[in-house]
Amino acid sequence: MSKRLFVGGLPWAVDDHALQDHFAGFGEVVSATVIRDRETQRSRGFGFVEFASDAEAAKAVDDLDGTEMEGRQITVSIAKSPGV
DNA sequence: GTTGAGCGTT
Repeated sequence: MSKRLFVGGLPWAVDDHALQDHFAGFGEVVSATVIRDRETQRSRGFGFVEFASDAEAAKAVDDLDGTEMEGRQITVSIAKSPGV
């Protein structure tokens, strides 16, 4: 099952909470993580969101991919490394 | 105090 989404193009200001909150309206977000630098801990501008079901994940991809978040266009797609 | 394609961390 592919429930994890790759989210790119995020503004620098976005954090885990903002990411989860943005996807929460499409289904149950199991986890939302913004990848940040190991040393400076600044946002790398992309992250991962895991939904409770693949249907919700697919819905979020269909509705949010190519749209804007906080004024910046974001990329939403099924992530690699499937959760199976 | 910056940057802008891609696929992390336990």
